Amino acid sequence: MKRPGLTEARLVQAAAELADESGLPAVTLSALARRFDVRPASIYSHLGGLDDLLDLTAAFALQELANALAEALPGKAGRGALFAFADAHRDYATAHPGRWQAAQRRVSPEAAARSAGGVIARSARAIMSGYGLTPDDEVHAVRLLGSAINGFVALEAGGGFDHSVPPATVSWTRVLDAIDTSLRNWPTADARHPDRSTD
Amino acid sequence: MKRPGLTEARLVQAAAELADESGLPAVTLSALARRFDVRPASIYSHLGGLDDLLDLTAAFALQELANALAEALPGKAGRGALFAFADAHRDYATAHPGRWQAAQRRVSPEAAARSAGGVIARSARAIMSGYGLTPDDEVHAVRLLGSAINGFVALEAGGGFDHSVPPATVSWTRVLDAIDTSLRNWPTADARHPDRSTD
DNA sequence: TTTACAAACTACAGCCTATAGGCAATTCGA
DNA sequence: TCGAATTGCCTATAGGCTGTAGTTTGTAAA
Repeated sequence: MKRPGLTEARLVQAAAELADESGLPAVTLSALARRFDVRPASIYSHLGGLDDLLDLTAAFALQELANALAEALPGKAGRGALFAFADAHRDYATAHPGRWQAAQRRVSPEAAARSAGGVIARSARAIMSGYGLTPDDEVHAVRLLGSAINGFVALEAGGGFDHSVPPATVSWTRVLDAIDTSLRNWPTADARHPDRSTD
Repeated sequence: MKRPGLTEARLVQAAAELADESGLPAVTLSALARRFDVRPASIYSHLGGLDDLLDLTAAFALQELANALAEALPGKAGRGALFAFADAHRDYATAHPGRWQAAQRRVSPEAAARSAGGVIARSARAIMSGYGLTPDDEVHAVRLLGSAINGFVALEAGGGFDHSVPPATVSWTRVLDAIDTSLRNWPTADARHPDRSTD
């Protein structure tokens, strides 16, 4: 009787593929066991359980995304870097919807620090440094960018843009342009709402 | 033997409360049955099943949010309306995290048209009309605002801002200010990247 | 009071996670 | 090289979930 040769890495890889093919909720230990032609209980020799698997899958996806950024960003700054950063995210979410969903998983602070999330955050911060903001404003700007990217991708994937024209891709560019504009004209804390006439 | 008196409305209300107390995944027909001291099968007399319950809960939450907007928006325009719209969303998500989660549920186009989602979208559109954009650009701007709000709220709820300073609330105001700025300086399609020096 | 509908019930099937304990394939030490 | 320890995968089982079928019982209308 042959051994199927389960390992944590192969299980996580298979979970990522399964998530992309059938959605994150389809990632179950039972489905994974079927894929390896093994009994569900066998998986517990390699993983702590379903939660553990999903944590590992999230970390795996974040690492892949960080790798994509490492390819896309070098040599770029300012608007070019902004677009490359955002496009890398959206492209990854489009190519790997299940992994993207997995990466949204809330994870413990320690796990977050260990994961590639920190690398990604630092990339975003580095992009902002090209816009001449104060350190505090860089944080806010990173959060603006992160919010817009995550929100846009989530709404697009959820079909939120399907019933209005134009298609989402057109808006994507315009949204990033708008963010670029706001970064170039960043409102300082003490000089907000330059025109109260529309309040 | 008394009848518990289940109705669709009471079940949806209870599901919303359960979601806020224990998270959306805790919303199960079994948990709901326990809450009404009834057998799980009894619920099928009033609902089509779990999917149906979650759809109804999403619609319920969207309606509550639309009501909050109807209270918050009248008499406001421009930056004031922008902040009121965004704050209503974030306040609702904070006060009712489970319902907010439920409202993120992907829903059929017909259900979306029937739900309060359309009302909310029209509110956003109306706010944009105060910024003097072209109709096309209004759509893009609505999508920017929606993405930023959804993304920020999701990241905040997921703890994404917990391990950097300053606290999320500070960034919230600055992010909205930045969006207001970009709406006042909206980049036209043919006059983008006015300063290529940072590309 | 009888009847009939509707709201609950019991019973069950199927899928999921997870634990306990057993057997066998591989690996390691002598 | 051979026996023993380890580890990978097994069976068995418990318990939670959704959903269906068929049955009883409350209640309101005839």
